Amino acid sequence: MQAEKPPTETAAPPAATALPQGCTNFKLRQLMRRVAHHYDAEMAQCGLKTTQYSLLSHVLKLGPIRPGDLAGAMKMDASTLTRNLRPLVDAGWVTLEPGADARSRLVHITDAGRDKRVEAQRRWKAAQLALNDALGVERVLALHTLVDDALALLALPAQEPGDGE
Amino acid sequence: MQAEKPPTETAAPPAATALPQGCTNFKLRQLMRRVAHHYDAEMAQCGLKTTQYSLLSHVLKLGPIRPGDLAGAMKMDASTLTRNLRPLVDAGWVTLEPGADARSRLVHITDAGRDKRVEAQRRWKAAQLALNDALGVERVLALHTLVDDALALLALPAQEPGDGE
DNA sequence: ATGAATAACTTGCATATGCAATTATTGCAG
DNA sequence: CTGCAATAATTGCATATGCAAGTTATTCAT
Repeated sequence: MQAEKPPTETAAPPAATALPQGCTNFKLRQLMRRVAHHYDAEMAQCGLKTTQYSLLSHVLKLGPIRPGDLAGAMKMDASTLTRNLRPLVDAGWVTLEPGADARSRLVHITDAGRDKRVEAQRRWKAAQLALNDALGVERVLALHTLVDDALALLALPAQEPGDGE
Repeated sequence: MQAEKPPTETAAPPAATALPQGCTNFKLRQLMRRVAHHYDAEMAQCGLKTTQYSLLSHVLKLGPIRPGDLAGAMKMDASTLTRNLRPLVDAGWVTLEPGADARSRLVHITDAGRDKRVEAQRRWKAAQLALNDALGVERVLALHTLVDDALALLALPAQEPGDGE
């Protein structure tokens, strides 16, 4: 990418740790697009985007849960979550029930949502296995480890540590 | 996180490769959001999103270039590129000039765009160094390598191999 | 008890993303 | 020369994303 300058200056520290080249953000974005495309191609066959599958799965796993808590668990903005729920609500896979407070709510998964999730999980599994195959399992494992570590190190200050993904 | 199982069962495979847990797409998405936030916090001080900085940088580097080729180089959809250019054009950092063909165009960077890019590059550099620091240089290097390898392995079938990023 | 701070969502605004369909222009075959 | 396929960019549609501001509802201090 950037032109390699012949090392006229700085006579090469022997085992110098090379500095990262290029922009981590840009690289990640590129990979994100590719990977999303990979999963979405599979998930599309059951009418779900991969993001929606993740959301539906989290609603299933975390049971009736307040939107804010769900957003926290998924490490996304509450407003994003509100909006991402919309298509799922419209499709009848989740509902927004009144919560303990009059200001809060509880996200519930419906029976149709459970069914859909079972179907979608098959697709997801296929996509994941295909990815493992395309990249190699060790690479995927290494990537997961790196991502998890990075997420831990980049934890926002106000983040609760207690929630196990 | 994963519990160390004493090897009561499966005594045989010495270095049994554990299967990846969780969804690669979801993990990447989470990290993307965090990393984007990290860069954007720095970049915001010069009125650019990190995505816009990447785009501006590519326009600078790839000179006057057709939108479609630029999209290809950045591995994004042409329609996305068209729209992402809009804010940069509005800000006067790039222009869309008529191309060889009456149907194609050429994206040019302006002097103001060059100036902005210089300023933004300082911010980017600071953000990148801060990230290197937060994650550790080796981790960032490992991540870059993994991402690059993954991108190569996930290359879309219709992709030209000849373009060295 | 009442007004201020707080909490929990939601909405407005702007951008990012991609697929499908459109528009405009070429190029080619007949 | 006409018509149709191919090319290049854009627009329509839907979703994803987050910040700031707005809306209720609750809590808390005086």
